Amino acid sequence: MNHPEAESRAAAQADPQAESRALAALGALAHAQRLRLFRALVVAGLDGLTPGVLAERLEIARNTLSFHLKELAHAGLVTIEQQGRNLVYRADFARMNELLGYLSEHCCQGGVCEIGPGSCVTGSSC
Amino acid sequence: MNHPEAESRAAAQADPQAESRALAALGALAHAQRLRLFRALVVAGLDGLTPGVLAERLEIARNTLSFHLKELAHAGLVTIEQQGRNLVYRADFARMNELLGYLSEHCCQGGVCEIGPGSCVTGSSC
DNA sequence: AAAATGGTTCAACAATTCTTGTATTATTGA
DNA sequence: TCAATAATACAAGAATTGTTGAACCATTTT
Repeated sequence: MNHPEAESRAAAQADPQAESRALAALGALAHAQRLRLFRALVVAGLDGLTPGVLAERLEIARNTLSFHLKELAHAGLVTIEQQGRNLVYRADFARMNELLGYLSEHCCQGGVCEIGPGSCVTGSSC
Repeated sequence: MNHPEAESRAAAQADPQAESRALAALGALAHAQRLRLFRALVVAGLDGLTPGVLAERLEIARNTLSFHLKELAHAGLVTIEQQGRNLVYRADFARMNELLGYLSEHCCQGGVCEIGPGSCVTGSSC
């Protein structure tokens, strides 16, 4: 119990819902418009963006945009805050990092390190 | 040009097909059976696994399995080698790392670092 | 060569996801 | 209160994706 990194990894792996959260996030990002949407929100950072701005910038119909934002929100990848009559959407970086952590674990397990140094993006256990 | 990391990042970003490859990989992994399939191949490492073994272990019908393996192969996430009358499927770690790199970039851009240290899995530019 | 094994392909159907038009809710400002 | 703005909700059709049974091809064994 004296290795915090390994501990948090084990915890992540023990979480029985980690897989379904990863699946939801993967599914949410596996769509061209949603991936761009999410990227726009990541670039916007803590300021976030309103649906109106997003619809204009990405040239997506408002109801279609609303549908896709809901998908991202349902997957936990974005948060919503109401400001007057506007909604502000923001990327949820913690959830995104959880996804990266999940994928990294499964990337590094059992073989990638035999292929070559630096082949794993995290470099953590390689 | 004296910073190889930044260089490889810029190259990755300049690649006009990076997004479509990322989308294909995300779509391939955004399915419970395929994600488990891929995980099994990652754990199997360089030895790989045959469809027969995978079908038995994961309890998937052979034709269904074949369909999903084809999806993974089409996304570039697995490779196929023929050995006698068996096929050996292996996870393509390079492609998986490319996906992680793509996602990491978009995770770290423009704001995540303001949230807190260590919030980004790669820790690279944070 | 015939039978067995390992695996894929195809077609048809089922299920899910995406889009679009229309209607609705909530907030702001005159 | 009335009109305008911001955004979502719903329903129906279109499109895509997933599953299954049956047929097929290649390799090995007898």
